[in-house]
Amino acid sequence: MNLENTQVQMRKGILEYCILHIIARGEVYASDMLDELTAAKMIVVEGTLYPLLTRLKNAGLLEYKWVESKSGPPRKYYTLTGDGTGFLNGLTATWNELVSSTSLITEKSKATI
Amino acid sequence: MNLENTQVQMRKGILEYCILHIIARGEVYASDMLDELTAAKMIVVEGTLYPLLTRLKNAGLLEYKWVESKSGPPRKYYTLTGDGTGFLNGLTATWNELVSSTSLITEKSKATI
DNA sequence: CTAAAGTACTATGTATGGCCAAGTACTAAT
DNA sequence: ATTAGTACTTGGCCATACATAGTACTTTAG
Repeated sequence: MNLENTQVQMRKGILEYCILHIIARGEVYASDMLDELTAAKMIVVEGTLYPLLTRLKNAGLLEYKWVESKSGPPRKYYTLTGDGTGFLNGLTATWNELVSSTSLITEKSKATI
Repeated sequence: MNLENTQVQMRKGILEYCILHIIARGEVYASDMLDELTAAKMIVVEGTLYPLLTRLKNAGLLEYKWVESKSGPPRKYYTLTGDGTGFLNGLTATWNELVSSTSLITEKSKATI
């Protein structure tokens, strides 16, 4: 039980939510997402992102098309499916509730201390 | 990959953070925490809370003392150790970063859509 | 005085997802 | 042809939330 480990646990599920959001904005491929996540200081490594995209695709939330690149191998450009949009809405509600519940508890701490 | 499952994943680690916060406010025992979490709409069941408390205690973040009860068996009243306070500070920083990173991504979505 | 109900805590097993690490495949430059 | 770089894949590890069943003690009911 070290801090690092709990930090990892905290990210579970949240990453999925962020990635769906990014894809909802328009067609992107993996490196685009990595750049975006890094810019927001949410560090993600390849070995985390790619399996996640595959899971989401297999679940029918995403679809992709191959697009040739001028500098390297072809890329998978992802878009949300109808199911994906619905799922994202559900996650948004959950996330907002979670944040509000947490701040309810932590803010109360501030007031009491 | 259903919504419910992702909701569970989202809570991972956050629960630990909330519980440390509650204990930081003063001596409490398990049922107090359950009431508090339920009031904040963060539903937790016994089977989740008790093992978590045991983990935190074994990690040296919590300590407890037995207190006799007028209505039932004695209770474990928990308090934070010095390590626990440090850990909570670390988690607070992580959580705030995570929330800010996430809103950075989701707010951007709103602006673009 | 025994039996039932209630409260507080314990123990075990399962499933999921983030991460690490190594690996594949294709393109472009030297 | 060989090297470097980009894009994606795969298998295994570990920690945690949860379900479920069980232990121990106290109070109340018959």
